[in-house]
Amino acid sequence: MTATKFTPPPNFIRNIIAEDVEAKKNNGRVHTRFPPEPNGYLHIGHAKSICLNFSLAAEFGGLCNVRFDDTNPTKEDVEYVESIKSDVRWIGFDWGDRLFYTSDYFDQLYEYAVQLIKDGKAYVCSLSADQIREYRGTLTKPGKDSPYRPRSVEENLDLFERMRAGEFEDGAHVLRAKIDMTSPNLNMRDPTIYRIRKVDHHRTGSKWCIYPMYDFSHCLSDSIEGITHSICTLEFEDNRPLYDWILDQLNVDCHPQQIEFARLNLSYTVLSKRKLVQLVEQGDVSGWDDPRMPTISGMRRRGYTPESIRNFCERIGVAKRDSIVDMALLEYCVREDLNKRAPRVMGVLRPLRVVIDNYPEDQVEELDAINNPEDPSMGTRKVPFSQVLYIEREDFREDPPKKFFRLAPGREVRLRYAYYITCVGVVKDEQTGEVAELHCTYDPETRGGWSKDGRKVRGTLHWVSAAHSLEAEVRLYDRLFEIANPDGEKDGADFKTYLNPNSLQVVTSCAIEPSLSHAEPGSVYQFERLGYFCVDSVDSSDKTLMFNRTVTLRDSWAKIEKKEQKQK
RNA sequence: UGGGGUGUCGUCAAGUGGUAAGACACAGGAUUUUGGUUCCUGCAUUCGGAGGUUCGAAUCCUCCCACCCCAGCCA
Repeated sequence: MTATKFTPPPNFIRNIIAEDVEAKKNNGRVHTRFPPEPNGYLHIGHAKSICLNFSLAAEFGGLCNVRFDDTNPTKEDVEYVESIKSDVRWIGFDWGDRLFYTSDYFDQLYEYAVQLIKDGKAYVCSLSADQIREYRGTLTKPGKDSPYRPRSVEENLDLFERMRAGEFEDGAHVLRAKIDMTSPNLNMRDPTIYRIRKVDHHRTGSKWCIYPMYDFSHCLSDSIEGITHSICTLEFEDNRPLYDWILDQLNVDCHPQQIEFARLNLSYTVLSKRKLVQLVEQGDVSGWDDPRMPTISGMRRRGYTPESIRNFCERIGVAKRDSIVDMALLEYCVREDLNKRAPRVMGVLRPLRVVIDNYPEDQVEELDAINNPEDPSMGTRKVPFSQVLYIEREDFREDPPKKFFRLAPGREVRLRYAYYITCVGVVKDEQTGEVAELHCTYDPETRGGWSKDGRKVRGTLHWVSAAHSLEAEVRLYDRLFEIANPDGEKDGADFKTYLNPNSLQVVTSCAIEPSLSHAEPGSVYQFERLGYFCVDSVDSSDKTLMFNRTVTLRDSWAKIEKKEQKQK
C-alpha cells in the first residue's frame, strides 16, 4: 500500500494526556469512553468523538469503552442501540468486551444517592417543575432555597425509598443535590439528580420507576469504569464543577478528568440530532440512511469508506473554538481513498447515440482496459466495442466554446482504450431540434487509443457499446442545504428554508459497461471522468442496477466553463 | 446587565517569550489515453482591537470589542 502517512497535529487533549502519562498520573494508565445516548443515529460529528476517544486510548496503550447513556427511557430505543453499535464497528473501532450501559449501574447509582442523602447532601424536593424553575432564579438573579431543603435525613430516606417503590406519580417529587442556590453557575443550584418516570426501560424493563439524571450518572459511571479522561463537548463545560462535586462528595477512588472540545460543524449540512430527526420525520429525506444525510449510515450508503472518515476526523483537528469545517475537506478525503481502491469503469449517464459509419456492422471487438492506473495489481478487463455506441451527451457540442476540446462537428477525439473518431454528421430530432444521433468515422490505425503517426487529439471520451450496455439508474447527490451554515440561523428563520431542492437528481436509462452486471451492493467504482459511484445497498437489484454518486471527480473543465461564462 | 468559554490565511489548525508549521480551498505551470491522479510554484511583514512590559510578544500585563454556551424533572 502506498498509504500516505499523515502525522496528526498535536492537540490540547493529547497534550494533557501526554503530560499525565509522563507524570504517572493514574499510574500512567489511559482509559477513555464513547458515551452515546441511544436516541438517534450516529453522524459525522459523533465520528469525530469516536475517533478521538479510541485513537487517544490506542496511542497511549490504553482502552476505550462504549457506554450507552440510557438514563431517559422516554427517548431511547433498542433500534438506536443496534445502529450505534454497528456504526462504531463499521468506522473501524473495537470495544472488546467493554460494551456498557449506564443502566448496568442503576443499583449502584441508587446506593450512591442514598449515601448522599445520609450525608445530608441530597434531599427530596416536592416542588412542581414550574416551581423549581421559579426558585432557581435567573442568569442574573440568584435562586432561593426550596422549602423542602431542610427535610430530615430520615424523611428523605423514606421518601426516596417510596419514590423507588412507585408510591408517587411522575413529577410528584425529585431528588436534588444540596449545593448552593445562589451559585452563579446554574448547574450548582441544587440540581435534580433523580426523577420519577413510570415507564419501562428498554433494558431494565419495569424494575425502575426512578431514573438518574445525566449529571449524577455520568461522572459516577465514568468512575465505576475507571475512566481516566472523560472527553465531552463544550456545552458541558459548565457541568464540570457538578461532575467534580458529586465525585468529591462520594469520595470515590477514581475521579476522572473531564475535558471539553468543540463539536464538529460541517458546511452545507446540519449536525444537530433534533434537526436530523426533523428531516427524517417530516420526509425531507428518505430516512436516517438517506445518502444525503451526514449520518454514518447515510454516508456508508453514499459510498464513503471508514478510512476516509477516519482520515477526515484526524485532519480536522481538535480544539475549543467554534468552527465550521468545509465540506470540501470531507470530499477530498473520500476521493483520496477511492482513487487508490476504486476500479475504473465506463458508464454514460445521459447517452447520446453514435454510429461509426465505417465500422463493420456485425463486428465486435474486445478491447483491453486498465482497472486502476493507480494500482497495476488490479489488472485489466475486456470492454466490447461495436458500430453503435453511446457517449455522454455533454461531451458533444455543435458549436463548441473556446477551450472545449471534446467532440464537435469535424473534430477528432479519442474513445478511451478504443479508437480515434471524427464527427462527420449530426442527426437532429425534427420536432425538438435536439441532437438525436451522431455519425462518426473511426481510424482503424488507432486501435487501443493511440496513433503511430504521433497525431495528437485533445479529448478523450468515455463510451459504452450500445448493444452490450447495461441499463442503470443513477442518483446524483448535491449538498443538502443551499447555504454554508443553515445551523447558524437565528431562531427567526427555519433551517429548512435553506434545503436544496435539487439535492437529489435521479437519472434513469444510464448505459454502463457489461462488466458491472454482477456488481455487489455497496461496491464502489469510479465511472471514468465522472466520479465515484456505489451500488445502492437498499434499492439495487439484479433487475435494476442502481448507483449512488458518492462524489464527483475534480472537474477543471467545469471550472473553466464557469469562469468563461462569468466573463460574458 | 451573572457565570463559563473562544478569537492566528477563504476554511480547519500548529505555535506556550526568540522573530507565523501543515492541510483543504484558491491561482499559475509540468506530466497525463480520465480536463482524474501525480509533481512543482504562489498564497498571513502578521496573530480580534488599543495600550503596556521586554533587546525581542501571537505568546506576559491592562483595558476594550466580537462571538458561543448555561435558567430540562434532556444529554
